[in-house]
Amino acid sequence: MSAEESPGKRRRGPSMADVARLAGVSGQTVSRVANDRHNVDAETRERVRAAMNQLGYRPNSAARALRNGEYRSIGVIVFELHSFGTTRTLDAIATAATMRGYSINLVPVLDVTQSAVTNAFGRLGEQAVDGVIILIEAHTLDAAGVRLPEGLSVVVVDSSAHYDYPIVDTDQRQGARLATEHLLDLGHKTVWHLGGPPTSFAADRRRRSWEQTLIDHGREVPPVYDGDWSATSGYEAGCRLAEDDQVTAVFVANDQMALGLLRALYERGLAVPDDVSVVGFDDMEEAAHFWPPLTTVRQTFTEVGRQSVDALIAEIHSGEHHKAPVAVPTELIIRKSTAPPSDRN
Amino acid sequence: MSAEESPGKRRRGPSMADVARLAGVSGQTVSRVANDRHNVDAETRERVRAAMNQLGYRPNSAARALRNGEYRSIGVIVFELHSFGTTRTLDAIATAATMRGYSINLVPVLDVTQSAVTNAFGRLGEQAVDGVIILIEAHTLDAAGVRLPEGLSVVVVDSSAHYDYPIVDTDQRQGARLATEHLLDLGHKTVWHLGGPPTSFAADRRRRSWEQTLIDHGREVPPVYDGDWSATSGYEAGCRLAEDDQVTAVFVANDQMALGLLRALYERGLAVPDDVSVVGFDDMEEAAHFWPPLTTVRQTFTEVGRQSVDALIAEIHSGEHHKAPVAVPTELIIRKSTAPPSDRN
DNA sequence: CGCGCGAATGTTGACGTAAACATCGACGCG
DNA sequence: CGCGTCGATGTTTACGTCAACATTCGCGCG
Repeated sequence: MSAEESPGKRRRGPSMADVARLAGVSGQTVSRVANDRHNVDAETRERVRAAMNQLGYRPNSAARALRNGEYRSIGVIVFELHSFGTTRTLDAIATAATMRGYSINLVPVLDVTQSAVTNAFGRLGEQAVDGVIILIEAHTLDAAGVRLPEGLSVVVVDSSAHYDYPIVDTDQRQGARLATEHLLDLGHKTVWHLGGPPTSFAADRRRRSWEQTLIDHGREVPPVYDGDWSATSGYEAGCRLAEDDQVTAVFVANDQMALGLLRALYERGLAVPDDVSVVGFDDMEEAAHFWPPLTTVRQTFTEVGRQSVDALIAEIHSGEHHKAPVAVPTELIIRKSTAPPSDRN
Repeated sequence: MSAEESPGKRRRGPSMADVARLAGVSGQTVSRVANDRHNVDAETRERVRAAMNQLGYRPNSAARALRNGEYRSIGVIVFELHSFGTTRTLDAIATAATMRGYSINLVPVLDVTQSAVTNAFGRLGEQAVDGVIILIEAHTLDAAGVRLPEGLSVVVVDSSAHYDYPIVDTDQRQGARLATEHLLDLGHKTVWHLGGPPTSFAADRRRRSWEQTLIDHGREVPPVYDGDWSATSGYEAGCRLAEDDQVTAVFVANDQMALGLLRALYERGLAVPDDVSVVGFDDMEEAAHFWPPLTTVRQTFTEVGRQSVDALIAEIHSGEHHKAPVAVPTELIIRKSTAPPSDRN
């Protein structure tokens, strides 16, 4: 730090008053220039701009927020950034919010204990945000019995109608049907399912839609194997699945578990897709490079992010939420991990 | 929204004054209770607490920030959350910051054009943050010629001594040496390298350390293949690598590219590790489930996040930065993708 | 008994901004 | 020429919090 700086205490930046003094105008005029009001003389405006640059003036957002009663900031509650979907959605939300002139306040829930969740929401109440997007699997909230601070707009990204907040999410139902029907169309008698954790509404939706699709087509519904989204859990479930030589087609609830499944099958000497066809969900970048490249259901996270931000901002401004859930459609990406069944044994 | 609420305009939350009135004390006493000062009578404290709960009082962080001249908030500049490392580091930073009582303001750079970067930093100036952690590959900054707002504390997470800010990062040098020596120890004559993009200092460090290690052991330094961290770029480089039957061992600059490489080798009928040994970098969860499970260099992102937050907070409070870069050590995780060379052809 | 000290509580003001209102001068029109 | 209007600018004030200073009261001690 340079010598001119008084040590220890950081000096505050220049305020409107400083700029006003230098430009020889009143503070209010500076405010008008900063906010691009039209009723300022062109010459005056220039003078003020020059003074701002010279001093390196930056509006103080705390003062502005205090004055306006609005932070132009959105809180995003996440549990952890380990899952591909959460990460991607967060990215999309951040982008959308930025374009709409809002900044993002990331609020991590440190662990799933009730106190940690309650704690995160408590912090949120003190946070400078106008609204909140919740990216946590909703059952977790349920379990914690959290009450959100009142008077705060909320949007939940999950496939549950349980909450009294607007919901935005991928159309899990349609995606799961797409995957299941693809396998049936290839000629498989039925389709096994490796599902996500029971705490997740998204996982629940995918499972139910898979089941319904089988029923609609008059097929048998095999027992479900459960994972927790991780490749490791997929591997473990895969080891059990591989023992059953009835299995010719599996719909996996996400790509990471599908990877684990592929490994399990491979280790058992089962070929994909010759012995078993596999479909994932998400279409993470890596999926195209799994061995074999994975057929999967692509989610458009960008759209989910955009829609949640839009819904939240609308709610912030109107003060009331439109309840109709938004479902963003998916797309089936067919690669090499699916093929018609061939006799095995 | 319930009927009692006046429509359209959202009411502000209760303030200290409201609590004070209800509890029959002065605002200052409420402030003392809110901040856990000791000099408040136990009975009074209880009365104030009760009033707070009844009204659902939340301190207004904007007013607090304005008053105290401190936001207790950290800005994190990210380019995109596509790379595993960035995501993980962000997660760790968020966790560390939360534990230290700071909140996280996520500032995405929408694209790599100069204007977008400059723009992001401009926004940052108006953001309510005490300091900034930069998670962008530093060359990108370079190219944009960005000047950070003055009087803002900054920590850069990257392996460059170029900038005049404190640096925290994984010890790339040590990690790359670990990987390279592991392959040499197995008996490989030399080690090929599939590097990251030239814009990344981290990639640069890994490449140089790999090269130096080979030189130290008196080995030949083969030409470098470059990727951009993505599995796809790893696949493309892999296709070219596979043509050269001299190649028996490859050190890849990250796991995602390694996945692409594995696929390329597999498609060409080359077995890993029998024909070619592969080592990655990062140790993403999935790496253990690649086929074969990937030997890789594990980064402790948690530590990187913690250290950057600590460094930043220290800088915020002292007003001056200690320049000594922090290098967080790595660990070699040996799995199935590496083995001694066997004659091929 | 009175003095002083410290603990509990109250009062005032300032942080930086911007809405609301006030002022001032130029200009058009009857 | 006087009045009204409108555009440019200045003045006041409040947003919610908390440090600093003021006040009050009880208690110990000489």
